[in-house]
Amino acid sequence: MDANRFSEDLPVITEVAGQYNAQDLENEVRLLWEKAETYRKVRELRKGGKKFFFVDGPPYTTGRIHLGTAWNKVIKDSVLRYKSMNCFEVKDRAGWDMHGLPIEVKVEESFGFRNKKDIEAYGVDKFIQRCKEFALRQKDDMTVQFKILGAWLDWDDPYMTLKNEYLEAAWWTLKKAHENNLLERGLRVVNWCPRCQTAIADSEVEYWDETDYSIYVKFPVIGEENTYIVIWTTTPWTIPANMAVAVNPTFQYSRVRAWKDGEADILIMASGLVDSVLKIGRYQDYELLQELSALEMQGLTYTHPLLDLVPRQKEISHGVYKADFVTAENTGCVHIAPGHGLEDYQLGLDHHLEIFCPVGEDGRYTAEAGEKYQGLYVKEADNEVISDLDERHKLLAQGRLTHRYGHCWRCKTPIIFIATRQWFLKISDLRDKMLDEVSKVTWYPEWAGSARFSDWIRNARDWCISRQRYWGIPLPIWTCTVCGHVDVIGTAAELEERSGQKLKDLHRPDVDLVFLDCPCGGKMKRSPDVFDVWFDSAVASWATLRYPSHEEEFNDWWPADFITEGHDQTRGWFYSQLGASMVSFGRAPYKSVLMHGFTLDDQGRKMSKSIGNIVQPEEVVTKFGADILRFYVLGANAPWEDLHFSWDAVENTARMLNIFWNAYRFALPYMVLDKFDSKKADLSLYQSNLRPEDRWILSRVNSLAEEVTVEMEGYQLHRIVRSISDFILEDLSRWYIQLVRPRTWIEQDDPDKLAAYATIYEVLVKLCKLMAPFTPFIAESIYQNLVKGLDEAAPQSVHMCQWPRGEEPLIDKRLEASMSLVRDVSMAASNARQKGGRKLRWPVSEIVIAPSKEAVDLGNLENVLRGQTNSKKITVLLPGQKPKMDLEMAPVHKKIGPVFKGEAKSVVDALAAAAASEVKSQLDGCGEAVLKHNGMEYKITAEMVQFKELPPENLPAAEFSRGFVYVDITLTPELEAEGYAREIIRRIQDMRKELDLSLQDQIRAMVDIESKPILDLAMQRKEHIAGEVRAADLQMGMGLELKGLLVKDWDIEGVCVRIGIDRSK
RNA sequence: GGGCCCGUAGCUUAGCCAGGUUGAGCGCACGGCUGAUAACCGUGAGGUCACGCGUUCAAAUCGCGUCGGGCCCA
Repeated sequence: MDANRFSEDLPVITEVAGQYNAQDLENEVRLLWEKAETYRKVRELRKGGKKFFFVDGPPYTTGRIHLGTAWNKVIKDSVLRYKSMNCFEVKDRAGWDMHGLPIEVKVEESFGFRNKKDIEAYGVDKFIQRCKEFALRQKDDMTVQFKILGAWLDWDDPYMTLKNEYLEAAWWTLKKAHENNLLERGLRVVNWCPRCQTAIADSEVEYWDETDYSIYVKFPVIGEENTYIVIWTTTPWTIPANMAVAVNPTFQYSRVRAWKDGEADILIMASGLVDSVLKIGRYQDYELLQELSALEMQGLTYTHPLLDLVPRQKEISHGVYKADFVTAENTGCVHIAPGHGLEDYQLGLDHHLEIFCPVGEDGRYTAEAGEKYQGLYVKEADNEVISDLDERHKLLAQGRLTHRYGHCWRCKTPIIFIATRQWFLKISDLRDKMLDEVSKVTWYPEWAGSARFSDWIRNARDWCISRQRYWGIPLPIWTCTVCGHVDVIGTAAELEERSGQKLKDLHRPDVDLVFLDCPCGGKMKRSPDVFDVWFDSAVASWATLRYPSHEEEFNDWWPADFITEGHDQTRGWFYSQLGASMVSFGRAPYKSVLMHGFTLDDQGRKMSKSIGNIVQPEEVVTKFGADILRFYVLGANAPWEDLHFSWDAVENTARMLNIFWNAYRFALPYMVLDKFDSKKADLSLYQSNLRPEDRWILSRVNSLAEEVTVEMEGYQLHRIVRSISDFILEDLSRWYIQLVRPRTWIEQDDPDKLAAYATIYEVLVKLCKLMAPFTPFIAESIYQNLVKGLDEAAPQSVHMCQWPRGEEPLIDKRLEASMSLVRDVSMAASNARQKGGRKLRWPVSEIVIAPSKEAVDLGNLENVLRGQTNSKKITVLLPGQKPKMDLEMAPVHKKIGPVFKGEAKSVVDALAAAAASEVKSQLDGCGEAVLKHNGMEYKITAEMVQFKELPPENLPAAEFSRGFVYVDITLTPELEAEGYAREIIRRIQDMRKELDLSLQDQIRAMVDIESKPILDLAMQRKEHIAGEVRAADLQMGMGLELKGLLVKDWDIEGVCVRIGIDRSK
């Protein structure tokens, strides 16, 4: 980096080559960080500082990060870098979620397995080994991808859910739940995947349309001949498990006699649905026998329609119950099978019905379903059940129906509901306490907690934590085979102590072979289940601290200061962590949560393979660079809103950072020439040489620091990006650099120039510190050159610097306001120039500022304004004053006609000939004016003439925020001379550039001007031209014979000017 | 069907919590600048602030409803 450094006493900064090339720059910085072990040193530097405990929500090890995970890590990294610069010791272990069905299914697929039997046959130990290898490999792949983004987390020592220490954290937590009486084994209806043969979480159910049967069934009412309650269902296979019928307490029901083909049935159903049901059942006619209230309905009992096939049904009495969930659809009577439905189950519990579930874990009927059905797979039993009902004249109608049906999200098998014995955490007991805890957490945005999350918790159900699978944390629950006593083991050590067996790996199947002694003398066997994978990450906040084995760390750090994840984690990680923490510690495991959005495509649609609109983060990095991706995702919108990814917007971000780069690059060549060193960089030496614009940009950068700090404290990341971008574009690039440019051309060590350098230096250094958390690469690169280049003793990395707060004494809001006024006026002036057709290169004699109401105070920025508007004089009028206007006068015929009659025409002519200003002053004076025309005199009054004020031709105007700006574009020979001189200078500079001359190269130049008057004008400024273009020798004339390295013809204001230049020896 | 969020120029968005003339960038058209130059600046065209109703002297902003999108749930 410092190859061409000057070998003077003090080190100086280096010129950087060419354009902003993010790829090269980032590669260099990555290399630097690696070689210098920067990450480790930064973290070490803050040891002992105030603690900031961040917990990484562990991504699932899918092998590929996507835009959403990239955004997520960029937010995390930015926050951590910011906190670190603010001297916090941050806890930043990366995390990986590595267990669970997704990986099992992938491994199963790779071997072509179809069900659990295949796994058992292959060997559970080997299968688990494959899953582990798979997860570890995916983790490594993803780590590389995250590192490219510049995410500084602890990648060398991440927490992994498959490690023994992590398994122990889950075990310990369950033990706490057990101690707190919150662990329960119970029969519950769960979503069940018959292929994976496990319970699956609600969140693991994927819905799409499926065509099923739609059948109407007649349940025979006891004690009434040929009378039936009519129910409807889309799952005929659940009929064998029917235990009851539900009716809505607010509905009216009807008993009707209905005829079909000469035979009559008596049917009972909701009154409003009789017509449609009978039509579907192809009944030809009916009569109403009786209206029944819901209460009367509840008096009915019925026999099961397949009594002869399902023997158990003979022992069960079937009744009618009220339930609010019954809707006025189909028949208004709902088939209840407590073993096969959530609401059914609840209703069954309420009325002490048996939870009858004659379906096994493999989705096949058990012996309880009767001989006929035993062994039949339920989704294939629908036909059988229907024809059995039909044979028994219990089928009223059958049809097909397309509706949303749930599927296992991994293997896509349609799920079924069955009642199984599972382990539960009694979360519903904790609802109120959870709500209380949620209100203590600081949420960004506020409604993420108060509305969204609280709402979710109010509906919290008990958490089914057991899964009948392999690749997961084994449930540490041992049950006595003799007395049923239950013990929960909290650690590996405890297990060893109790069993005498030491396990190298706590996963299945080894742990399955550990038996404990029960106090009753019996053998205790482990429950064969593993944890729901959501439970894994739920314990992350203490597992990441290696609790329970490292208690001290836990005491020092827990609970987390900050977590951030997408809004889907409301029901996910925000919730699971809270649940696990409540059962074990009785409080929330985090103090503040930033909820961020999802990444959608530019039309706001989900990114999906089928639409083909997926954008990979690495694609953006390759095309633009990590800093650009980072700055884009941080600034695209508010963090909690969904990000509509737009390539255009990314390109825009790239342009902005390119301008930043150019701004940085701008002063370097001059500084290098002038051997800018640490002494010259010391701003305090130039206090008396600072120009107002220097003080202004210093004030601005300090205001910016203050803004960014305030916004960062509230995680208003998008506003930070906006503030920084605005500063770079508006203040630094478009304004300050334009102002400072002439000063960099001053030769020798002029304090005015050095003050400008020191100012730019100060601003850039502060700015790159402010950007370091967000665009860490470019910030580091600039820092290395500007700061490390001058001062070996400076911190090794920008990320080791202290966060720059706005320095109060340097902030001058009045100056900032004045400058913004000057910019405003300057913009209006260039607008007016454009109207008057006067290019900026041509000086103007005067600019007049005419405020409408409030007086305008330029402070001490008049020079700035004069320079930027290229004018000789600035005049500020009092409010309401205007420069002298051209008056235009128009006759009011309606008033002149009646008074002057036949002479009216002459009066109008007289007006046209008169000077408007003269007429006006007469009217203003005495209310009358005398017009003399063709020897006649006319006396007119004010109402006979209308005046309009117009800016004179040479004084075009434009509006600015507080009034009007006028530009006097009248040319004088002096102004013209200057204009032509600048035209010529510009051309010669252009040619120097074309020859790729360096700044200090001297030239010889010849200028041949074909017009004598213009040549004369230019000659007046010959010395000036020569100086500006560094010409040791300048010839100007007519008919010169041009020679040199480069000769060009130019057209300046329609005049041919030929220029030849040559390098001077 | 329910909860939460979002809907502002052709595109991406700021402003909304705390009501007072909708502000930018991209793109388009025209002009300008020129030793940061494969950059930059100005001007112009382009808006029923999704729609409807209400509160208010005043609504993009507050309330209610409708439509569309997202996440979550049923």
